[in-house]
Amino acid sequence: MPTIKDIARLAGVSITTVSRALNGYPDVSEATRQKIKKIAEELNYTPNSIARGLVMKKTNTVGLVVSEIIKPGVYHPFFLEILAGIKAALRRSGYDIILFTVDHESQGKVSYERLCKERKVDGTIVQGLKLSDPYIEQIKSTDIPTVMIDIPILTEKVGYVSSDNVKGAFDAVNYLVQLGHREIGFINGHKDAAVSFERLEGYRKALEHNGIRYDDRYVVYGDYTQQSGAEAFKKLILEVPGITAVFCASDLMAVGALKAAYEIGKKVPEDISIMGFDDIELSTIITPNLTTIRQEKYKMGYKAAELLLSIIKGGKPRHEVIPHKLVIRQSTRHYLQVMREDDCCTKAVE
Amino acid sequence: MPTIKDIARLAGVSITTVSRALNGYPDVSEATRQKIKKIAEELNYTPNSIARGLVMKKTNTVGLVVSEIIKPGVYHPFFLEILAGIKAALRRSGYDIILFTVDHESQGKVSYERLCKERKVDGTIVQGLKLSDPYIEQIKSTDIPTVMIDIPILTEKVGYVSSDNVKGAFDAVNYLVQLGHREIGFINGHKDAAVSFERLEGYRKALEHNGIRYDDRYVVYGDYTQQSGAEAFKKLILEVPGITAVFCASDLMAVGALKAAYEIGKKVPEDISIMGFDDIELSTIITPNLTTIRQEKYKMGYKAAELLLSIIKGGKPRHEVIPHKLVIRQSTRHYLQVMREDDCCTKAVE
DNA sequence: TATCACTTCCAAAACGTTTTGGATCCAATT
DNA sequence: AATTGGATCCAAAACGTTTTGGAAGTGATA
Repeated sequence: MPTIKDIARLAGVSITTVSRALNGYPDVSEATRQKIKKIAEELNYTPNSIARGLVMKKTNTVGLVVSEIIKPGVYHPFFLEILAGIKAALRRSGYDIILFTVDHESQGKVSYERLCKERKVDGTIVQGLKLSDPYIEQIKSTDIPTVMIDIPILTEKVGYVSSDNVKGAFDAVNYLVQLGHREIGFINGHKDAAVSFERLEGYRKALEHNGIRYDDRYVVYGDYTQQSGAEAFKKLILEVPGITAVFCASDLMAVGALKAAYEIGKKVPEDISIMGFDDIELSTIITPNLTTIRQEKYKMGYKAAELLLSIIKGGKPRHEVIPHKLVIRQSTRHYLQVMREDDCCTKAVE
Repeated sequence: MPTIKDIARLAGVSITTVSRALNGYPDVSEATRQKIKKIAEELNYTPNSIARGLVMKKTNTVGLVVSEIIKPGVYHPFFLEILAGIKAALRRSGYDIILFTVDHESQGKVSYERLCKERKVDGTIVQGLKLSDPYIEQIKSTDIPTVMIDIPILTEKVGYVSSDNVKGAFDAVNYLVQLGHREIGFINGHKDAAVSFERLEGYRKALEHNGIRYDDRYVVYGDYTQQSGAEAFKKLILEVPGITAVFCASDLMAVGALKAAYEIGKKVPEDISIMGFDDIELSTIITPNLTTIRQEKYKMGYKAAELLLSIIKGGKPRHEVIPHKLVIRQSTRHYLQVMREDDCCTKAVE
């Protein structure tokens, strides 16, 4: 491996000059610069980023700490999209990603600070932490440039990106109301995710906005997995048989609900409307296609990386909210109350 | 940030002693070792891996170069599982992953060597390259410890892991034959993947093994996406209307085929059997559940990382083959030739 | 007493960069 | 002739480790 020392020797100049020539400083004549560049080229010289990192105290590396996302058997349905966004934003600034995966247990063993400082990352993006994870508290008082995804922490050095979950849930439920539904169930996710609280709030607000009384019995909890969605649906339908629509806090749970509905003989959307949240790829593959609130995951990743870069440069952390979209597909439908009571009308309306 | 220099000062010893005490060398008395450890603890000292990497010429970092896996709109269906396996194998040896994403274009700009050497990774795992990618040739003559996934390259420093794709495809097609099918189509993937050739070979061998003549018209090509699977299926059914089963080189294409079948009014598995390859999560979500050849992706990642570690340590590269499994679900079914010709028998058999 | 072996320690070099604070030379200006 | 200013260059320090090749001290042995 050639070093600037080799180049210096070959070119008959000092290593200072090589360094400055290669890095475009003005105090080196064009002639020697060309000579040096040529030699570097011939030697197939690549600068040693480790050595550079040591003296500059900057590694051009950001950490990506992820939790609960890659573990055997449970794979996050849109982590890759976020990652793609992050990568895209990082590309031109020459940053690389170093991947840390943590779980609840490992967080007890090595602190957030230590994790980052040991590898000397310039900043980190944090994805998939639960509210009860030890890192949450540690991050609230860290001085490492950090951006959280979907977890609201805002300090001198940490910012976050998220969708407007309150508004997203509001839009979903409001849409169901517009379809004529008034008995609307809500399958929420676990209380270890900040978004669960926000989506619940959106659900409540939409009901209130439409003059529908909120009732605890209409909301039931899963853990964002398909399985849990199915179970929650069954529980909900037992508790409140009269519901005509259910809003789920994730597409995965909505798919579970969909399957549970079929199992107990309810057709979607004819008998009951089901809505999801996220818009994962599966939503367009499943039959019927899911009506859902689309989160722009790629953009979330992109904005997260941009924000991190700006914090690293000394910018002020902020909350970046990524716009969502209501996407209407096949799993929801008008609730025609009149028709129920008066079958003769059916044809006319159809 | 405290350094060993600080510790040395506080403990009244040399930095040599601090280094050796912390790294468990025997030539330091237990008393001073404890004193040093205590001070390190109090200062919340974390060793600087950059400085260490510089002198040791070893970064405890492996690169993960991925291509075509994370780009907007197309996400690899089981990259995360492989990643989880890699992570698991790397955990206890203290290696971290640095993520390189490349595409055909970027490969022209910076060579494989440069990519790795600039960041000073100790080795790399390579995933998702196409046969036509520039890196393929470069990797064949690299001296960087490398393990390929699904691409057969075996040199002094590079090994690979893969399923036995020939045998996998053989098992799939052979199973279809056992079900009574003899008119079996094959939706293969593009020729930019080594596995495509192997799976084709398996398909041919299974036919031959069962005394069925191979016919070019029965095989058609997609690009491993759902969309392409649907198109390929339609093309195939037009070309050879008589087929009773089709084997797809990926689950994603099988799902596409499934949908195309429904579109043209063919029921699966009643009218036609469809088999996939991979066993992605989607296979159990789709209706009917896909019969498929399961690849152990987690294990592939795990073994890849293990192999890489061994190559880094000076071990000899090898081809690690990961066992596959035939998993029978709902998309395949007996082909009852007799019944077609003599309807009265149906009931008896059912 | 001199030698030896063992334990415990350390000064200095090395890793490959960047950066600081000049030094040297030449031409132009006083 | 002396001074200034600009262009071009460089020696040395610094970054935080590990490692080499002893040195110093102690107790046992010859």
